[in-house]
Amino acid sequence: MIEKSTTLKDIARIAGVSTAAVSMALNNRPGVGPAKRHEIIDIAQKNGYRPNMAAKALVSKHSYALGLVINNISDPFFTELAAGVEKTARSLGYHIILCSIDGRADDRKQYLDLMRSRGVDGLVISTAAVRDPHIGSLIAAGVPFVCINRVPLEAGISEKIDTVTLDNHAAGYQGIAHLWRLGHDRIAVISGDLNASNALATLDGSKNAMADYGIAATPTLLKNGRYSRRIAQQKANQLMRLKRPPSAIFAHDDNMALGVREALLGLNLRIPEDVALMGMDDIQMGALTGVELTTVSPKKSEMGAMGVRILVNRIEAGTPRMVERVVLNADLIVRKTCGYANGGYKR
Amino acid sequence: MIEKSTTLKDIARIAGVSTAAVSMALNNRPGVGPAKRHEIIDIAQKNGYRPNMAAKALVSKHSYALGLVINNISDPFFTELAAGVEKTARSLGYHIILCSIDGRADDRKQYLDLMRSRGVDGLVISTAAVRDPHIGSLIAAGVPFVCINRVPLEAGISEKIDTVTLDNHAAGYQGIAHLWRLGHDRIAVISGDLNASNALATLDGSKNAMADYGIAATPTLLKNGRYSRRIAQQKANQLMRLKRPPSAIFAHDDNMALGVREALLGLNLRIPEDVALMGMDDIQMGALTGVELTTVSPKKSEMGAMGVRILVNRIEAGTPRMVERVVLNADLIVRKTCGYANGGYKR
DNA sequence: CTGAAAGCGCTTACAG
DNA sequence: CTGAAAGCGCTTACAG
Repeated sequence: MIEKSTTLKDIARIAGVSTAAVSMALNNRPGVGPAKRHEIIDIAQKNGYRPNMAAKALVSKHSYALGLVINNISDPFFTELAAGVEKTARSLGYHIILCSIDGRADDRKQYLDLMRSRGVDGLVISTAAVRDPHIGSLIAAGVPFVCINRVPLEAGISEKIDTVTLDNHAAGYQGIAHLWRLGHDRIAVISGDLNASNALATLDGSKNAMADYGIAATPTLLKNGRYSRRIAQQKANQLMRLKRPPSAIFAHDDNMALGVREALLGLNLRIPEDVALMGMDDIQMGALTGVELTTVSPKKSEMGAMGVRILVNRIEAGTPRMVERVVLNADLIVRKTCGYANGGYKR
Repeated sequence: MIEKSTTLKDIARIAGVSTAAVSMALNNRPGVGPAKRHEIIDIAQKNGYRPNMAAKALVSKHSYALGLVINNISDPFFTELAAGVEKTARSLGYHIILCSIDGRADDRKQYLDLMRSRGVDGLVISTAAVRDPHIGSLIAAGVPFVCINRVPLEAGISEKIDTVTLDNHAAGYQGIAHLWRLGHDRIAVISGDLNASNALATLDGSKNAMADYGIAATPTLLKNGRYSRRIAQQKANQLMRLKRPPSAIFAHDDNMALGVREALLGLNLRIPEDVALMGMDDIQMGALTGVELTTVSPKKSEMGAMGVRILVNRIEAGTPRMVERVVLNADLIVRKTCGYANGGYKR
């Protein structure tokens, strides 16, 4: 591609065999004797032969490239996910083509189109909306893909696709449980973008826990932070201005929790003494001394890895297979923003 | 690639013209009349035609893909750089193929090889070592590439390649200057990986500043942190155990500064009252309330963007052009870890 | 086990 | 301005 390199034909000429023989020898396919095979491989190596992937892709309909659709590469959550994706893809012989869509819906479409024509073998999609027409068109087009973290929820669509998700319901439940056991009865929840299935499930889980523990889930204490740090910060300010402010805030991702933290500190409130704070995702920032955010930690890298494995399986299987739906659990990471260290569980 | 899609030939048949005409019409090349051109484009659109990129790449020797070689996608510094790269590449019609090498040298080689055979049109390399044989082989092979952030320093190599770097020397100088003006005379420096040109230049800058300001640069106060948070933390612990510990520490990246911070806080030392702390890079984590790391902020995203622009220029120019060497400056971001707020500059 | 041939989907000279 | 043909570098049946 880049240089006028030695081709299959060159190797064939040097070795005095047909290009077919070279192709077979180099691809470990039967059809050549071991002696010739060895000789051919040797010659190829000596001449620095590298197959032209474009030609290979053209004839094999197989590019060994996967598209990774993420929101924003600067987002630490997606970043860890991408690390798992890339590492696993590499180990399976695939390359990753990066597609940040930065939340622009039109870009999303463009990207999916582009990726199709670019000839990736499949897509790892981490940005599916609850109702996502693009997913439908992907199915219609027969593009192999896997949705990770966020999945479409429409009937007729959702059953057909491979997914790897977190048990967000449990995570949302766990957060409330931890807070309740610490003695909190007035808990505010800041949810994520409700177009995302994970936000919905997490909210559900939190509400269920509140119901189970008899915690009032009044609308004034339920805010939509849309996974934005800035918005979460605003919501936290609103919450603390209430006549009866919450004694604890559960933000449904760490990024929002950090926004809440800024609000609280800006109000000269102590965490956790005045207000307990709980996040979700376990991003690196939360672990810094002085931040020490208590959070629910999903297996981000594993989610990416698993997604790639499932996708590659599907690509290489050829034949129809059962839909795979993996759900990964999440662990509670107790640090300092909920006050567990100050006396442990009260109930 | 993924689906049996409509091809150029199909469009030609439907439109009743030759494939050449279709190709010309669709690629905005002269050779077809405006009426026919319009008709062809229309038919292509109606039939959801998407060019097969593999075929296109095979014949045009042009894949419109760029390889981005980074160390580790989880590293916030590289992440912001990647954001600039990806965005600019997209705007110029190129895709990014991701290559994390995780510091493994053999992987680095493998990746460069892989990328070549994958047929990327060029490489954005952010991981070049000061002496880097792979860079030499890239030049020999005629692969277009640009080195950003880190560049090889060998004579006979370094003059030949396009680079986008930060003015690390100035950045290293600025950090010391800020500390000196705040009244510090005993300043420790924790440098980065000395196989990286940026670490070398930064260290140089700091040493020059120390010489200019008459600050003793005793070996005991010069530590090599190798851009590792953990190592920086250890070094900071060693520094503070000195009979005459430093009154300020300048870590040559924020990641290391955060390690130093952990060490200092672990020793129950106050920042900046007991020890001033200065970083470099301006990663997101440093901006959190309670961290508020004073730092030198390079134009990370711009560096990525500029790198892509230069690379694409070179790829598309065809003819030999002058080597481009862009140097971006960095700004001092005064936050709270150096104590400027407590009285401003002393001198 | 091996070779000659066709073809993947496109673009590019080259004739008309 | 337009069409027929060759060719990019590979793989895959298909004969020998």
